Amino acid sequence: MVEKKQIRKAAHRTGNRSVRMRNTLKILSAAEKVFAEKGFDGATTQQIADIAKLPKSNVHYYFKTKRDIYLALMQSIMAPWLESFQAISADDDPGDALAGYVRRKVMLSRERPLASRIFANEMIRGAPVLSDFLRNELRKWVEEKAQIVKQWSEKGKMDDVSAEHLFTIIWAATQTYADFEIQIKSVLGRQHLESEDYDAAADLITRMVLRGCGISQSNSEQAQQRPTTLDQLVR
Amino acid sequence: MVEKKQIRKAAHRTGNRSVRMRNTLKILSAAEKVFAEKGFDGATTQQIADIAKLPKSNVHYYFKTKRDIYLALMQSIMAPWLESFQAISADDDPGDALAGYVRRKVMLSRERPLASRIFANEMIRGAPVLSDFLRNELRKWVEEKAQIVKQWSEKGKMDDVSAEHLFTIIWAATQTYADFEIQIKSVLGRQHLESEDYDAAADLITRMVLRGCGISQSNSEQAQQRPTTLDQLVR
DNA sequence: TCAAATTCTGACCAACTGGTCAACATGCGG
DNA sequence: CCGCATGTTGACCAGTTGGTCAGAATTTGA
Repeated sequence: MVEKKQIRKAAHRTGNRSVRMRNTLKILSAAEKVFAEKGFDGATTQQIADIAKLPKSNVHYYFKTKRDIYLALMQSIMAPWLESFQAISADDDPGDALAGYVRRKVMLSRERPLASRIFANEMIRGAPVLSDFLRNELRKWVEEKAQIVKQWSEKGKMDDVSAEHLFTIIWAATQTYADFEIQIKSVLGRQHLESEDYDAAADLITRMVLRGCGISQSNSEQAQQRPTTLDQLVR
Repeated sequence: MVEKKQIRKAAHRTGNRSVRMRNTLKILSAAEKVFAEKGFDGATTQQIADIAKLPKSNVHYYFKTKRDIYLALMQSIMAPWLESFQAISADDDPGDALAGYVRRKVMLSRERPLASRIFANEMIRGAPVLSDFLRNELRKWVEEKAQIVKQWSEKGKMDDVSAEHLFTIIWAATQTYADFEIQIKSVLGRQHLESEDYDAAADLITRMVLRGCGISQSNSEQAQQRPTTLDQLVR
């Protein structure tokens, strides 16, 4: 039955993608830009509608309120964040695990800078929407990782550092390449940040993290490429 | 003559502080809170007026436009920033210089978190107001420090690291304790961040920076206390 | 004391805000 | 072809926005 329903729904689609889906993505993609630059209070539904190339009333047909757009967007933003969470298990080599995590976070800053900025705005505002996430999921995750760090340090694989502060610093150092991109471009004297810049960032952060934790330099180093923006999902 | 003018001006004051000065500070103090939480576009002059406990039209008597408030505020914010800039000369011991700089930046995040958040908002927006500052003063400062770092590394006092990325990471790691305070409080399971938290942060960041630069741990460690908010200037 | 400068403020304005709604268009299955 | 669900939209609304202004209150120096 569920299958039948899905088939019928599929029939409604144009080019294998329903109008609803396409417009929803258009709106979220536009909202991503506006919320990232203006923050929640500064963003206007009119501007979102303009960028999405839809009448404002059409935007309100898909999302009742501005807050609903923001909530939906926040969900789509947190998904990759939570993904990058998984990694780092007790069996891993701490050097490899941390180096990989740093590199993944830097690449996420490169691929989805707008998402990072919206998250930053949400934190600066005092996390009115994400406070539950912070107190539950995030805190639980850090507690788990703190235990792993403890195990690693007990085995003499690394120093006994505060996992809470360690990850705080890793997040700050990696996300700054999205949030403060303009400052970094100015300081580097560049018009755009290139692959080499992100690699240099990941390398230095990794070095600081590993040495700061008393871990001898890891040997596995490799860059990835996987661009994904909401824009590309809209086509 | 200049002296005479100053004396006459002083006579205008009430309690050794002119009405103009006092109200200007009241407005800037209120604006600091609103701009920090809402960003430039989200902030309203009405809310600033309410917090300052002045009629909106009185606010506009001192500052013609919202942008003027923002500009004046930005100037008062950048002053301590530029102060903490000085330090770090070629004669210094790199370990002491960097450790001191990190500690000063962390304390600044503690003492003026709102200022840090406004700066962060400005960067996220693409620095419409501070782009000149970034391209000129900031870049020049980093170039100078890059030369110092070079000298240090040539003398074998530290590794040859990119000063641009190094300071980018230091800024990110230290300012995150102001900008992302709520995230850090959630992760640490605290209601408020205490002295010990900022000390732990400064210690870990310092350790990561020094070891990341190949500098043996410094010996001079000391905490400071010097709270300064716009609020206190208003009385 | 008094005229001038400064400070204060309610009333007001055009533009815009988030959001509603009724009428209309479209595309589908049958 | 019809009837219905889905999608579209301009007109509209009350409240808010940044900002102006005329006139009143006050503080000033002499």
